[in-house]
Amino acid sequence: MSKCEQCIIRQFNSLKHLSREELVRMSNCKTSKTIKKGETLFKEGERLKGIFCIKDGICKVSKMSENGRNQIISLVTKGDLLGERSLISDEASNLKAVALNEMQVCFIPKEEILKDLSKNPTFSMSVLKEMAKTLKQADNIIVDMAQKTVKQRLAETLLNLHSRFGTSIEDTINIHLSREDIANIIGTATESAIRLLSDLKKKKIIEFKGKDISILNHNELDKIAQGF
Amino acid sequence: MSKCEQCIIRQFNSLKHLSREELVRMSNCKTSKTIKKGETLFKEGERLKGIFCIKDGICKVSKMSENGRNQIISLVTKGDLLGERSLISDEASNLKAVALNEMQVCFIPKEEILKDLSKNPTFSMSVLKEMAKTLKQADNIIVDMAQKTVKQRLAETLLNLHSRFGTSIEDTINIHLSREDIANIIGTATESAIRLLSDLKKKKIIEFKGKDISILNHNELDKIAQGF
DNA sequence: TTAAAAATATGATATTTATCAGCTTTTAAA
DNA sequence: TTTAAAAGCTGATAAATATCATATTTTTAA
Repeated sequence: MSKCEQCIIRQFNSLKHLSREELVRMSNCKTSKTIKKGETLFKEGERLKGIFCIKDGICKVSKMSENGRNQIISLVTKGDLLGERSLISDEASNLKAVALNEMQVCFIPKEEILKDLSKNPTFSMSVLKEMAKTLKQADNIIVDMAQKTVKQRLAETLLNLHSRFGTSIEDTINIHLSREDIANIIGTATESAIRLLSDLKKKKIIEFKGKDISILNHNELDKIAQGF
Repeated sequence: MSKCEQCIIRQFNSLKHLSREELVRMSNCKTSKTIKKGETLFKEGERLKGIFCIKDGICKVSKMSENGRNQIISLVTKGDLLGERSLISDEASNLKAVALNEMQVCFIPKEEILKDLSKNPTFSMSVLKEMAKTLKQADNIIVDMAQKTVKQRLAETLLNLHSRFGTSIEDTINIHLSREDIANIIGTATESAIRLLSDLKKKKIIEFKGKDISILNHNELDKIAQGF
């Protein structure tokens, strides 16, 4: 099993602030897992016994609304930590996480992380910073959901996906989301998402074949996102 | 000037985890302010030099959307801390805070709080917990905004306002929000909020005279919030 | 390989919500 | 106190979005 001290992934998240000593201890209690596409990392209401450090792959983090619709809150990917919140608040998870492709993750037991949080102020400050950042993003999402049209949100989502998962080759978005997933990100009916995607295609702003989407006209997409 | 060691307000937030010593130090550098109704505590883009501890009064925390509409993200009241996030992330505030009535607040300089955060793990853990809680609420708001109808959101908002600001007398909601404020909480046009409030009044589910709103039929309102 | 299931697509229609206009009531300022 | 401004209200209409129906394509599993 790989060792945390030697793992480069930790450079991308708060774990980079742990000492060599702390990392060695973590290595001894962590477990590595492969999670297949479509598998669930954890469900809503589940009590997590630790946190995940994502070494590879992408998962969608979502929540059911009272209306019985699924809302995707975020996409979590290589380098991210997942599950810190439930651990910190010591409550069952309010979210569900499902792999979008094959994932490599490490699972670090709760006690280990809590120990480090209380002993290492640099680490806890880093986690605080990450949470402050997430909270800021959440504010932005709330405003978008409340005030923007579905068309604006779709355009914005495509731009976001491109900046996170875009490849330089042909401006392709390197993540395979179903139309339903896209609809669940922007908060609309699947049919509406499909229709709007087709519109953008007709107007030569995007191009797609199945789940491979690429952006042809960034400028125009940006204008749409801003409401023009 | 009042002393933090003797202030009961701190029992309601993370400051309760500070030692007597830390509180005395805080007392010496904090300032107390009265903020009048309608005045701004801080604006979007402003760099905060500390955090606010709310002793009395209520303020609305909001954010402008790219569409030029204002979205109220939260209502902050007696006992709450305000501004920790900008302090932690060391960025300009992404939010604006405006007093809804006369407020009594203490302002604690940034350096003081940061010192306590790095020295007192119980305090920083408590701040972490609060942020995890806020993040969970943010998730709920996102799902509501994305998936619920305006009618549902209004019903839910009225129930929330009642549980936070409700009085036992006649089930009155003890906070004076303009129709525009209500619209900006639920994310809709002011006219739509007014229309839906009138509908609820006609159906004897709520009653109001100006800004004094009371709930006549909790059950029914709850059903509406859930989409029936 | 083929049949069934799931995902994608599109049209027709209903529902929700925003916008605009004009009116009345309330609030605040001279 | 008077009067201008702001807030609240309502109707008419337009625009956005959801829903339902159905067809086609793609994927999956036997």
